[in-house]
Amino acid sequence: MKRNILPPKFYLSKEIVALSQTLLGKFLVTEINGDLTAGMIIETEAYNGIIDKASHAYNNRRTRRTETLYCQGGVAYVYLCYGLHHLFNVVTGPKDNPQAILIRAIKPTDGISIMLKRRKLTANKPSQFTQGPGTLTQALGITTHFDGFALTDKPVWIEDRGIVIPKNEIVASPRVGIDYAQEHRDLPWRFQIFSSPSTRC
DNA sequence: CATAGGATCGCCT
DNA sequence: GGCGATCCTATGT
Repeated sequence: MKRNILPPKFYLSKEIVALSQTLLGKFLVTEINGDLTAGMIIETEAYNGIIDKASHAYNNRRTRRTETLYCQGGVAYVYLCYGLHHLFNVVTGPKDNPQAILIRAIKPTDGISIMLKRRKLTANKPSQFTQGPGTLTQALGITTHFDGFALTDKPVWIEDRGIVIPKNEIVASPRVGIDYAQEHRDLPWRFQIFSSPSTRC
């Protein structure tokens, strides 16, 4: 089966809110030492660059950590959160435009036994072990070493498997854990697939 | 150099 | 729902 890896131009749009919704239903894949693991993206958050108080690049802040955000879209931005969680973002837009999309949850599809092992779990709690930005990176083997990697080839890429999420199946809500972002705190820039296990009643 | 706090998680009560 | 883990980053002196 031929893989339909998203091309570099997919990531060049400045319409970060629309792009965050388009990523829902795409597949985040890693291949590390021959181990292929993947899951369908079911939750994202938009971080709108220099004008967004929740963004690491707010007010055009450029540091060694945030420099990756200023790359041309189509690379990974991975950073360590709370000293123990590796959070994976998709950098978007043209060079020097530091917008990014945080991947918050996936539905595991490929290499489930490998992902369970990485998560140090034995029983398969279906679809419940890659929810949350810190756990999905652990399952996929993504660490800060992936920071700056292109999303078009091994060891990490995003592919289209022909799934289209209708607009009316996308639910928007405020972003998580950014209470410090003042007037940008309540922007509805967190997107989930309504029918996914994480949002199902 | 010192310090506070963070785009979280899992275990405890 | 509360809290400890755990360490890098950004900021200030």
